[in-house]
Amino acid sequence: MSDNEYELGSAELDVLRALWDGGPGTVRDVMGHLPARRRKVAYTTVQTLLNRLEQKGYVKCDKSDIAHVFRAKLTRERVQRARLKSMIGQLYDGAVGAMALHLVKTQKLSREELAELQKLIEKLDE
Amino acid sequence: MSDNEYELGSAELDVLRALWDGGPGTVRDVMGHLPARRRKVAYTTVQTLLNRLEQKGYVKCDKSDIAHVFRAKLTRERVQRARLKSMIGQLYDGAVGAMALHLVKTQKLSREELAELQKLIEKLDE
DNA sequence: GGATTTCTACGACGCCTGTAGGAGGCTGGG
DNA sequence: CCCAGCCTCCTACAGGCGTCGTAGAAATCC
Repeated sequence: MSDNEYELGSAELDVLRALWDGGPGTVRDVMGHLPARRRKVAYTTVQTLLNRLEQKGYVKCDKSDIAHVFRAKLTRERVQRARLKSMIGQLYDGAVGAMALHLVKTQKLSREELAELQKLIEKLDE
Repeated sequence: MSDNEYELGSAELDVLRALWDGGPGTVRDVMGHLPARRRKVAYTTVQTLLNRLEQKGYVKCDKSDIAHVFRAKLTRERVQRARLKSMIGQLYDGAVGAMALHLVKTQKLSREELAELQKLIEKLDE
């Protein structure tokens, strides 16, 4: 069940992010919200990506206006969860704890982030 | 450095994992150490994957024997780190803390894992 | 020593993905 | 009324990846 992989290429993911960040919008809107670091791509490229995402069922498209309006169906949350899970399986032998430790150990967290994490753990610990 | 993406397909990653788990070995050895849940693949498929990994510089191949012996050059650690980082950038807007929180919140950790995490955080907090 | 197994080398194929070009339709400004 | 823009649709293409098949050499087994 829900070994659902949410297969997304990196360009597709960027487009989804544009929808998450900028809200529903037309092809042009989305193009405007693409991550800044991304190489400029053609209008039709974005269009193709949006259409493919629609075919996969990850975005919904309202065609009532001339310029179609796309909206993300798949939430960031879901992708995050799926990716985490898949990564845990692939790189940590399914050991969530190992990943958490590794994350905290190797990527630098600020003092505030650490504190917040700690608070969360305490809360979970009852 | 190490904006390096370590591009690996999922089959390639499985092969790498076999090398990590089973140590250096021949094509046949690797085939025997592939993750159990993976669909059976042909001998030559594994061979191809190993060769491609070698071309990418991720494994080293000792050809002095008839049956070549492959060994991972890229460590699990490095891949883990790179993937974490890339995921933080792509799905959490670069916010490590958000990812850590999310991880602890959505994937279930055992009491022991939580305790260990907590210990780590305390240690880091000085 | 011929048959069988085991390797490597090489080529192939189909699918997915990133990227884009061109054709053709509606629209608003002169 | 015609042109410049903007939009969608369709098509294409190259590179990566997963998956093998076959050919030919080397070792192994009666």
